[in-house]
Amino acid sequence: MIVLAAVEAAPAHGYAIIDEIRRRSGGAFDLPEGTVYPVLHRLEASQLLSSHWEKSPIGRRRRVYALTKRGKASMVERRTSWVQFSSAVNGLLAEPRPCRT
Amino acid sequence: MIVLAAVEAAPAHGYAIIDEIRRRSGGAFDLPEGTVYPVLHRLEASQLLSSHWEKSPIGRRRRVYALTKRGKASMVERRTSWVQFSSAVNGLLAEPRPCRT
DNA sequence: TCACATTGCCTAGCAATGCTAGGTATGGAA
DNA sequence: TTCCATACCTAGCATTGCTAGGCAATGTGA
Repeated sequence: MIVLAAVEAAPAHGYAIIDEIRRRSGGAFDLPEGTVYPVLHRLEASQLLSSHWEKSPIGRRRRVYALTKRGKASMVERRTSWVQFSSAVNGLLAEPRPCRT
Repeated sequence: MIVLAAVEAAPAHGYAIIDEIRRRSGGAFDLPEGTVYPVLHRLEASQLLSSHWEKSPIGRRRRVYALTKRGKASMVERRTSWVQFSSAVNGLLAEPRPCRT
């Protein structure tokens, strides 16, 4: 979901995605390449992302990923799931009262 | 963390923990035994939980778990981590603006 | 009485996944 | 020419959630 979210605003390539995630999370998520690249491949295999090769302004090859229609739909679901999930966790964390109303 | 949180208020045995988690999360987390029992064993091995055998009022044997001192300390850390984590995720999800302030 | 549900515990083993630790290649700077 | 930064990749380990079983004791209904 995090990777999808990073690509959501604008298509990007792996390295830029890692930077974007780090930036947007205020440094909280500093994902290594060994995490992100396999995720990108899995998301493409699931047809949530599509990719094509580009040349950077200097001439380096880049694989640029974009959300597919299914990817956008998936993000809608995932946002909902995340809200439910985090609410549930907050509920669990916010109830440490053995006695005394 | 969820399991620790369920034991935090009062010591409990596996089955009760599962119920408590389901109840507190409003049904969002309905963890199967195959998830919870191994977790309890791992948490005890990490000395975050301690356990002892009890007899239920009817006479069935139960393993009752309680938070250790380290377990309580761990919960303090985990709450903090969770707040940071969920804030970071919210930050990531809340920024799908390519253009236009 | 005999079957079944319920409570209560356990584990083997699969599948998924995060990450470490390596590798390749190119362009620019020292 | 040597090194750093950019940019991609993967093998394989360790962890973990869960399915799918099993065991034992106690009700409960037919």
